[in-house]
Amino acid sequence: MANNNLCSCVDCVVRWRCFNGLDKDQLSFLNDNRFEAKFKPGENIFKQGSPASNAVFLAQGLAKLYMEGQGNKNFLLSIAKPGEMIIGPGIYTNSKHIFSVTALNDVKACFIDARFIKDLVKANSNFAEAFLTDVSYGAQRYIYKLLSMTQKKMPGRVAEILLYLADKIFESDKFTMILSRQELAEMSGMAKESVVRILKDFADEGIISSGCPQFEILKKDKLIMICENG
Amino acid sequence: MANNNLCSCVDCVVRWRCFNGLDKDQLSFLNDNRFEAKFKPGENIFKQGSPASNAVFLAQGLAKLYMEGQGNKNFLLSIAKPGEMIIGPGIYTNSKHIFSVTALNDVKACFIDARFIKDLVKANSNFAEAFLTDVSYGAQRYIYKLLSMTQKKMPGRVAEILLYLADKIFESDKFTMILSRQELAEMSGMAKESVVRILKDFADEGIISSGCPQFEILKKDKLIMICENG
DNA sequence: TAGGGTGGTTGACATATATCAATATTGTAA
DNA sequence: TTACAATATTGATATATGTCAACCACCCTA
Repeated sequence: MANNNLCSCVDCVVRWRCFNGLDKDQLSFLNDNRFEAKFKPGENIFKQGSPASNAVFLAQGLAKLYMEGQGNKNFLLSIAKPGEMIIGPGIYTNSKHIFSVTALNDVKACFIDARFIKDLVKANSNFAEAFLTDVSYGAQRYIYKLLSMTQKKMPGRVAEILLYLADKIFESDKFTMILSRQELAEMSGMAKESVVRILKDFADEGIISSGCPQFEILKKDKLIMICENG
Repeated sequence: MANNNLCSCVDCVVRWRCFNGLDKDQLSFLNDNRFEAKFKPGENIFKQGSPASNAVFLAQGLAKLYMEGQGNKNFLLSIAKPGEMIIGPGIYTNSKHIFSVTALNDVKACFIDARFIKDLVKANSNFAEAFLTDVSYGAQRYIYKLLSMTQKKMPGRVAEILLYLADKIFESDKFTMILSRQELAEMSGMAKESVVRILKDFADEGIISSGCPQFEILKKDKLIMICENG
């Protein structure tokens, strides 16, 4: 199946690390069989409950992964950034997505048939190992998150999210806050009003400067302390 | 390395499902290289932070997997039962265990070199796929747990644990409660006193009978309702 | 420039849940 | 059996956090 995209998997600059071991033919095949799509902020990339028939590679932009609970209460699991392959555990369990994915800004994404991933796991042991490593890091993050959600108080949870954004997503202590207060609340399991109050406290203490939309962490050591024993 | 155990992996009756595809030679090799150990209730099988150099197969008994947080506050992740292979994500990340495992009753376990598992992933694609399925189910459980820990109130979380014990661990609505109130609290992220009160409420409403140590779920539909929209 | 919508902020108040302290129960070693 | 430790239970109280309601600030469109 041909596609008319400008770039190709063969020379993709943000290629998924697990694909680095593939040869040119395989990358070519991948390129011919991917579907590229663009999303505006707020648009759904895929929905919880829908068939997990595709993996989604994030080529450009940021997206949020979240579970939809009861009564419109969401829980934001993580943020995907360019170079990341979004594969729910569903492709190895019940073939359903267990979370939804929505674009946070302008997103370019490639849909890849889940069978391609599964075939690769069976055919290429290096890929299988790399993929398993990816999945293991994911599981580890969820386990840690469980601990902080159950044991940390609100300030610690908010601090954790700010550090996550700075260190893992933007790789800078100064960044544009792409999450609304509501989304920050959904990521820390609290009410949006509580997020506002704690952010204000942090700002009052000079730990952060929360200019809208420009965020900056001013006293990182203090934030780390709050995150660790808050 | 010889071992003097009565049974062998070749005819193990509780064999890990991922090992079912192995041939006799591989099972023989596995058998020669495993280390069998016995644990009394409360004894540590492995500790969080220690090197993840082994996987642990649970041949007999029950064990709890838990993370140790700050200030002696634990979070109980799950319960392992016979036939289960306990492999932390650490073997594919930083080679450290991220949770501790402790025997809940008399346990017989086999230690298997993590390299054996990793070699198998690379050499046997069916195994790789089966293992990945195992890991995916695990990740899925953690994600769901995140949702219930952040969105459910206490009664819902307690109900969830009771259903987990009945359906997944004992496969019977009547079972011996092997967890203390403290451990039930650590599994639901609440105080042990709150567990006691909610269990009492359930008993008062005739939903459960919590004879010590014999537990029984009397009104399962009601418990499911509390779990789902509590 | 007005107007309406969205998201952010603030304060007052309600409540779920933790904490503390006392007592009861159970199991266990002597 | 007694005595002791561990665990379970109960009640009183404190507190973290959610909820509700009002208000504000900004951006977009007309």
